[in-house]
Amino acid sequence: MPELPEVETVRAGLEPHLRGRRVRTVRVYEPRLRWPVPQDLAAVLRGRPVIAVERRSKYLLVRFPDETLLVHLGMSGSLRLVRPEEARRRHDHLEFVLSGGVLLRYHDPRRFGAILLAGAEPHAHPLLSDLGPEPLSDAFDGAHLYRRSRGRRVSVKVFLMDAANVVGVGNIYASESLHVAGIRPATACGRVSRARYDRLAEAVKCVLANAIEQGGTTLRDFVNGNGSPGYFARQLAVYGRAGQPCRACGQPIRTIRLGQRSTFWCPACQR
DNA sequence: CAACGGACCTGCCTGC
DNA sequence: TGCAGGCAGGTCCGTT
Repeated sequence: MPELPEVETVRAGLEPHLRGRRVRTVRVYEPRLRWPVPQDLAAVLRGRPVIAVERRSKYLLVRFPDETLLVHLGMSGSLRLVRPEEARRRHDHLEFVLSGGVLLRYHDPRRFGAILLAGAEPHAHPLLSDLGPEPLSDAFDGAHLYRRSRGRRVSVKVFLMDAANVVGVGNIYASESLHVAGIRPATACGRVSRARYDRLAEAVKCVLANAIEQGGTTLRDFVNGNGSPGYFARQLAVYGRAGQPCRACGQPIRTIRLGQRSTFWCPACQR
């Protein structure tokens, strides 16, 4: 479900409600997520105040003194604030009870998500330590992509979705960014010019920033920390639009599979 | 190394 | 109506 804009939307929505609150209780109803939920989760977090809610890649980092809760939403996860009287739904796997009557529920039908503890230095955690740059940071630019892609043969779309190269660009925004940059997704990444990588890096930044402004993309079930959908779906240029006319040139949008993922592109705008 | 496919899960939609 | 098959916003891991 969530790519970087969706996770960032959740982060921004939750932070003001969580910061300064103390953990009263953590209830684990289903520990079988991507990795087992730590058995000592409740004991470790109880009594600690939330210092900040940060994001790295598609991970949420809930910071406590000398401890960090790592949350990944996988494909179908959501984390939202609910009223204490609201009944639990199917697939509500965890709940965090905080001071001031704040109740946070983790919901994840497919259970591809993760809830882990990462200590005082979470960026040293194996899941975070080898990640590429944040796409909206200065460390991410055309020169970076160009350098990383030399001598490689994977498609530029699969390359762009590899978190070792740049984080946060998932299946929707990879297709969208390549459309904005005018690059065919199946092109071997090692054969894309420096000038085109400059355009691609700019396109990624632009698409992600716009999506964040719109509160993310809701295709079926994405909701932010308050249970509201995002509105970027109506601005999608190619994703999910196979056979429909390109908004720029009118040509029918095509679809192919790259790296086992559906890919959408315009044969006229993307060369 | 790089590239690829399978694996982990449930829900929903389509077509027979 | 039932059932099989395919697809879905992610990403780790084992094999080639």
